[in-house]
Amino acid sequence: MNTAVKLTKGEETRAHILKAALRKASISGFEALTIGSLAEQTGLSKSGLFAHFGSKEELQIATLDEAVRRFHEAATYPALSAPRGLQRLTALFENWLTWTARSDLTACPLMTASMEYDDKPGPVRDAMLRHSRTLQEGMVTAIRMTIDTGEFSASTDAEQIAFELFGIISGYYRLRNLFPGKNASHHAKQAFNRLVSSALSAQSQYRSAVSIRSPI
Amino acid sequence: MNTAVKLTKGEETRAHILKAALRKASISGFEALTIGSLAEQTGLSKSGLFAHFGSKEELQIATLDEAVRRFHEAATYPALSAPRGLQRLTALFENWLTWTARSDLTACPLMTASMEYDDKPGPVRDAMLRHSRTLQEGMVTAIRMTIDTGEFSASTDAEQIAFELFGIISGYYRLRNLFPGKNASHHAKQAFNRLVSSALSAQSQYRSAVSIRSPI
DNA sequence: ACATAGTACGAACGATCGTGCTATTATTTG
DNA sequence: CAAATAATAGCACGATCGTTCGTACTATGT
Repeated sequence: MNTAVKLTKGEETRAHILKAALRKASISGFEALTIGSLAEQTGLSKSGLFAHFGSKEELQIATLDEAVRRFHEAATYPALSAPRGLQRLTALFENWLTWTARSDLTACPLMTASMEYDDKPGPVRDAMLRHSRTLQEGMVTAIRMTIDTGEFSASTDAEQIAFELFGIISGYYRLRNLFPGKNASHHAKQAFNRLVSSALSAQSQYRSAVSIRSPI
Repeated sequence: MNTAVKLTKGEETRAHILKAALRKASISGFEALTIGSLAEQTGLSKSGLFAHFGSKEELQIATLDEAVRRFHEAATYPALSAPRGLQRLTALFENWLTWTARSDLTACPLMTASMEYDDKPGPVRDAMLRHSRTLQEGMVTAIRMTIDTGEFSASTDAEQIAFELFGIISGYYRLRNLFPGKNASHHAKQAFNRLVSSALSAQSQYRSAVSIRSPI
């Protein structure tokens, strides 16, 4: 499983730093990452930690990159083992809802970053935009595949479905963190099912009435 | 129109400060509000500005309160002049999408705050939660009314509709700020229409096929 | 073994943070 | 207009911010 690469000492501590940074960013946001508090938490000196990145911005970008790397590792790639089409799309959706918990995070970092830097120009925003675009395109691709398999009707607007998917997921994280009492994952799955149903082709609708019924 | 209350000098500058604070918070978030930069921008001294609030937290809360006050003024209250039911719900939705532009803001402050304080305890989070709860309840109420009028079917899950509405709106703001090229408002309206359609009662569906067709 | 590069530390920097105090100016009130 | 009160400025504080610099320790390759 682990690609067991021999890590040099520096890479090891860097990874250790990023782990702490990621947890912090997930709670307080990327703009709240400070060299001092991070140094204290990792047992390094400020200058020692600083040397790993060269600037605060680089630290923020590195943390964001690491977050996205983990996201793909935990959500995107595993979904690729599901067959193209609705099954893969469903896996992607489910993994997206649950990967933060498995990674010991409380919020989806890329979504946090999207809000923080939605209107604040700079290198961090550029990095966030790059990742967001990649994710968006991946999503659209997965939806197009579901059209190609004939599961979604040919008239389906992939961009529209992607838009609504992002909405459902951000709604999920909102409800989950603001009102733990309400069943966020239930609402998210309901919404997903409704969204999928509305896009199903005629023959798929028939088949789903017989066997799959509810994708989740 | 204006309730022409005589404002004391202090209240006047306080309002002036909050206006600047709100613009800043809309761009960079509430945690990025600093006494110094805000004082410079408003032409006050640090201590002079500080005296108006007594603490940074109070400034943040006051700014958040002001944001919500404006939101209700620009979106909620006007929607109340539409008749109960689908029309009012639609007005609420549309106003929500457009009020930030009219208020010269780039993002919905309450949503920004929801992300910033989703996991950071303290008085600001408490204030944000209070407002979020109010908004959520108002939304659910408007949906329940649409059930009561018979426009939505009796089996409609109001909480579920509210969940999806929040998702659509946050998806709208995301797309709008990250990818101005994509037609965010079109996607949002499409999603809204689809959501409404799926909840319409049988008789409402018939009527909408005849006259209203598309709520927006 | 020795030279070289990688890694981390400690001290210090100027700037800015939030927050007290005290004085001074504006504004409201009688 | 005078007295009372509100509003603002000035200044200083300790803390923390990101960053630089010189130095020491510690691996690594020869």
